Amino acid sequence: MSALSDRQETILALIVREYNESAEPVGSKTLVDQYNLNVSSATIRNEMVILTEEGLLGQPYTSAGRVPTMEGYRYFVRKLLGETELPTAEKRMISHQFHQAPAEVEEWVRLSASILAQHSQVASLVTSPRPDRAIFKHLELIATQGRQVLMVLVLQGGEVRQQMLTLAESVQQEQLAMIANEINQCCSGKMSESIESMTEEFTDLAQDVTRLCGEMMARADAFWTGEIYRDGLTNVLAQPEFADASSARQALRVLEERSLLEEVLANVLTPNVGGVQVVIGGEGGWEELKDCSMVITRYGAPGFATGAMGVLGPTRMAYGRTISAVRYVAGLLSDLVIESFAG
Amino acid sequence: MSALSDRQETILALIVREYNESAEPVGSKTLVDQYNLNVSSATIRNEMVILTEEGLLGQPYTSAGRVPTMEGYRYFVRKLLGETELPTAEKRMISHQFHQAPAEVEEWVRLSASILAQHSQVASLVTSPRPDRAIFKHLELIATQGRQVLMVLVLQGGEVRQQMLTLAESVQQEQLAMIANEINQCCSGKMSESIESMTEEFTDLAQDVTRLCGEMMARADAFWTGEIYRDGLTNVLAQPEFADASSARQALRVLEERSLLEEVLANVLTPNVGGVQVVIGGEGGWEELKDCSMVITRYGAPGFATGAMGVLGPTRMAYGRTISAVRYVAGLLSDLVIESFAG
DNA sequence: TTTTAGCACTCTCGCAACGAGAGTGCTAAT
DNA sequence: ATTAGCACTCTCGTTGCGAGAGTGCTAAAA
Repeated sequence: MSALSDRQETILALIVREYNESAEPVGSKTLVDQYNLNVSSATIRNEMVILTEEGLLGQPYTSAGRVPTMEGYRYFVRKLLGETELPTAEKRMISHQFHQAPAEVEEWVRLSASILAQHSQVASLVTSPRPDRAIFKHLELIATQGRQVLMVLVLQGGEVRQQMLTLAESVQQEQLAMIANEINQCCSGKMSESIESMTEEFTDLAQDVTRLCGEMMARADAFWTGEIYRDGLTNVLAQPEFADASSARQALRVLEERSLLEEVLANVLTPNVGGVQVVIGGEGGWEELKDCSMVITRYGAPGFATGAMGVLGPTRMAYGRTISAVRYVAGLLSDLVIESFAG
Repeated sequence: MSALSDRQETILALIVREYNESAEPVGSKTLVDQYNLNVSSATIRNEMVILTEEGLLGQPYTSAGRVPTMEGYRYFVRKLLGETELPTAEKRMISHQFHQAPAEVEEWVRLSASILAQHSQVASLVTSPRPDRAIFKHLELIATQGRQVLMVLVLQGGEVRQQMLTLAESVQQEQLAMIANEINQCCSGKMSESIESMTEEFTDLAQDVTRLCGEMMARADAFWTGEIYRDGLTNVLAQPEFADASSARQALRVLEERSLLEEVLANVLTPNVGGVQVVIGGEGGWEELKDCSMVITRYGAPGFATGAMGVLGPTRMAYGRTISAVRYVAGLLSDLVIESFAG
């Protein structure tokens, strides 16, 4: 691909901009009328031919207006989209919403999804932060009726796991407290393997409980049961490209099916470059996302707990606004997560 | 409304059945061809006129086939729909899925939504069980770095609430344990008011912590932050009545907007009759649900914790199958909830 | 060499006309 | 009470056509 002239880049940028607003193929005349370029429509047309040959523009049919292709969008996002910042007023509003929410991580995550959907006008998704490695912090054993015992395991970072446990015989609360205390002494700060290799040091009940702890932590490492919060699904239905149900289904299916979504997120976010990533038109062989784009990023406290957040919408998306919104919200949520893990 | 003859009821039932399968207006000839009635199409037509005058059938336009009206569906569901049971094979499959899931309430709830969506082929929703009244069970104070303390409050039924607490000065874990112990002695089994009226009995830090407990429990009573799990949203998009995006949006908006959904559920389920309720065509002034029906029910342990579950789909829905599916899943989930609250 | 005016050409979209088909309602005969 | 017969109504898919938008090309102008 040969280099584009300044004017060609300007035209590409303007077409992207105009198409984003009108959702209709944009013609040469519209362009010179709308933005007062001091050239004629014929000149624009000549440039358009070049851009079309380069594969950056396309047309729905012969002699209709031009539409950016996936490659066109990529060029636009990579080279032409300057670093945009969210307006201060908007930032303040978001930050305000955050700080008057209850001080609970899950609540913040849910709120993030809502805010993203609201400000980007597309569908948003935010996963709960997933601890990189479960670290033992505290164990509590609570007697209930009969031989049932409620086991509450608190992990580093405040995540809580609980499990019911049925004993062979009834045990008093005091004795349970002693056992828990003993285990707490030894296991604090440890990870699943070191706990599992430690069971022999205990006797009887304590041994069982410790093994169970290890298993719970191992499971926390392997299977992540955190929630995925979605919001703004109806936003994407409002977009004209999803007017017919079948294309809308494809997009919503990805958002709905947990396994599919996790796969996409994992694949995109494994090359652990920081910052916001833009995936245009389902790059990388995601057939379902053919005319969708994603703007996603990691957030959280690297090394402790991280999650993914982002939006999914039509390829025709306001990338500037959206990228800065995702970046800003990710920053805020990261701060809150770091606080609650470090504090 | 005068009483319907047996044959009229049969015809209504057949039209409902046929329309549910074909999604197209059903004519008199189709009816006699499909099901071998030993009368002519003219006779059917005469009966259809009656049913139309009674408001049970409608026609999209003059001289098209007949379609059940909302009233027609109501009549069908109330009087003509016998008690149907889920096939044993299906029951066994569902029960199997349940019992191999991890033993955690939230996981079961999520699974219920998934199963409902799968078996009813419409959108499902299940709320987490909400404790009728928060009852104190156990408090734990855990020292972390600096002056931060993690407060973990366990409520009757195993629900866990946590909050960070910043102290005026650093306190040792042993002392925290003593304070927690003291509070546990006094507060066990109490509700929020009695705990709040009890703060004077303590001194210093214990007083603060107790007050905070009371507040957390009061908040648990008033604002319910439990999750609402949804599934099968794409199922409803597959239905022809939601082929155009605007009608699909209306339906999905109700499912998406938490406040709206809670309002609907509350209104429908307040007349605390047991069993599965069927709301056809948004009865009761829900304009958004004009051509939707809901099949919903309460589940859980009445007096301890209950939640709502059900499905939302087009008015043209397989009520028989759906009702029995909802009833069966609600029963299973109730058992599990009761177990975890009673045990 | 670059830009522009002019023009023929192409393709969509909306509209009207039309015939086939499905289904009804009515009437008269069974 | 039921049914055959028939005229009538309405939708839906097709076809044809003109308006409109936009392009690509060519030849002239800068």
